[in-house]
Amino acid sequence: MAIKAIRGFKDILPEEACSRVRLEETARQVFALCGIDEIRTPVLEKTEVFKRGIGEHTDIVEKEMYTFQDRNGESLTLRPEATAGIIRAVVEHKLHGTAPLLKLFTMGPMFRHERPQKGRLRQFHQVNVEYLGSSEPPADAEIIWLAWEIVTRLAGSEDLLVEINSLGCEKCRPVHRKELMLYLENNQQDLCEDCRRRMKVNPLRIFDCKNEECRRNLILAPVMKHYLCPDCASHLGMVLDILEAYGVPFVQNPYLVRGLDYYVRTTFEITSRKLGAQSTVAAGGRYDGLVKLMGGPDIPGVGMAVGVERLLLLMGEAESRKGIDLFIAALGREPRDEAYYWIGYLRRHGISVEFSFADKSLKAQMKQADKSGARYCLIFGENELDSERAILRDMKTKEQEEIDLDDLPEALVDRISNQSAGE
RNA sequence: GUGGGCGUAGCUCAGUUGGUUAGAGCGUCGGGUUGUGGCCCCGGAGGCCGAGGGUUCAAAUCCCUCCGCUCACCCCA
Repeated sequence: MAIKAIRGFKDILPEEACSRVRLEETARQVFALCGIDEIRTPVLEKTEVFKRGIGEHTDIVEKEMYTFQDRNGESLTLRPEATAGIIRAVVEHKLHGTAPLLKLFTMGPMFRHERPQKGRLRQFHQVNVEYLGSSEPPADAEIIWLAWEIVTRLAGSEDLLVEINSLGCEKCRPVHRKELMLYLENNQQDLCEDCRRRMKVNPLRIFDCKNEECRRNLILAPVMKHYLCPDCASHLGMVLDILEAYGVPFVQNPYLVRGLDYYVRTTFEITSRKLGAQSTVAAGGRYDGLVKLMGGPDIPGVGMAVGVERLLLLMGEAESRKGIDLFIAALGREPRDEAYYWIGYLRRHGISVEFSFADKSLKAQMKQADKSGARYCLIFGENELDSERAILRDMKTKEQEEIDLDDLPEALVDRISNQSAGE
C-alpha cells in the first residue's frame, strides 16, 4: 500500500492553491489599507510559549498540542495558534520599542490534534492580525473591521453573523465570575454532565451549551453585560459606535466566550450558517495582559484570526486557470532546434510560452496547445523552414498568418504584447 | 476521546435473491485527418471491489476484526 498523508493533514492541490493565493492577496490588500506590516515566526516553539500564552488549563494546551522532545530533551510544540509566538518574537526583539503602536499580520499553518471534521483539520491555516500598544476602542473596531472586510470581499456578506461581547477586565470580571459560580452551584442539579465539568474549567463556556434544558436554566444566570465596570462599558459602547460608522453589521451576544484564557474586554466572532458545526470563520478580541505575561512590558493588545480553510469553503469555485500567450508546435529536429532560441527570447520579454518536450505529431501538439489555453499557436516545421515563414494561428478565431523568420521573435513580442494591451 | 454514515477505475458512481470474464459517464492515451486543437465517431490503457480472517461448491455482495474517509459530539479559526 502506498504511503498516505497523515490524518488531518491535507495536500493542497493546484486548484485549491489558486484559491488560497487569491485569499492571501485579498488579505494583503486589506492590510495595506491599514498600514499593517507582515511578521513571520517559526511554526515550532518551546512548549512554554504556548503554556504561558494560551493558558495551562485550556483544551488546546491540555490535549490538542503536537508536543515532543527535541534531540536534546527540550520540549517543543508545533504552534496551535499564532498570537503567543508573535508576542514572543516582539518581546525578544523589543519591537515594541520601535513604534508606539505595532500593527502586525501573519499567515500560515497551525496544528491541533483534534478529530478532523468539516472545517477542522489538524494542520490548518490562519490569517492573523495583532495590534500591540493601544488600549483604545478604535483599535478593537479596526480589528473587527479587518476581519469583516477580508471575509466579505471573498465570500460576500450573505449568511454571515458578527457577534460581539465584552468579557470585562481584571476589575469587573472576577465579580461576575463569583456571582456566576454561585448561581451555577445552586442550580447544578439541572445542568448536564458536560456543563458541570465546564463549571470547574471555564464557567463562561456553559453559555455555549446546546442542551435545551441547560439553556433554559441559564436564562436567569448573571451575564457579564450587567457587571461591566464603567470603563469597560464605555469601551464597548465606543467600539460598537465605530463599527456602526464603518458599516459593519453586528449583534451583541452576551454569552459569547473565547476558548483562550488571555482575552479581556472586547471579544468577537464571525460565523456563517453555511459552514456546519465549525461555523466560526473569523474571531478574536482584546488581550491586554498577555504581553506582560509573556515576559514583556505591560502593553495592551487586540487581534483576530481568520480560518483559511473555513473561508475557502465559503468562497466560490476558483476562476479557471489562466492560459498562456503562445504554444510553439515545432516539428522535426531542425525546426525544434531553432525554436529554442525563440522560446528563450520570448520568455525574457515576458511572453508565456509552452511547447511539447517530445517531437510529437502536429495533431498531438495542437491538442496540447488547446489544453494549455494558449492564445496563439506557432506552427513551424520543415515546410516553414524551407519557405522561411512560420504560421501563427489564433486559437480563438482560427485565423492564420505567415510571419517571416528573419525577425520572428521580435514580431511575436510585438503582436502578443499589443494584443493583450488591447484586451 | 465518543457516536453515526461510507469505502468498487485518476474522478463521480452502477453492480439484481451470493452465480460465469466487475460495468457506465467523465478524464487520459491513440485512431478517424501520412501537417492543424475544441465538437462528433471508433478503439486502448487503467481495478488485490480498503485490508485480514470466516461462512459457502461459489463472496464486490453475508459475518467478524482492523484500517481509512466523512459528519456530528467535544472544542475552536
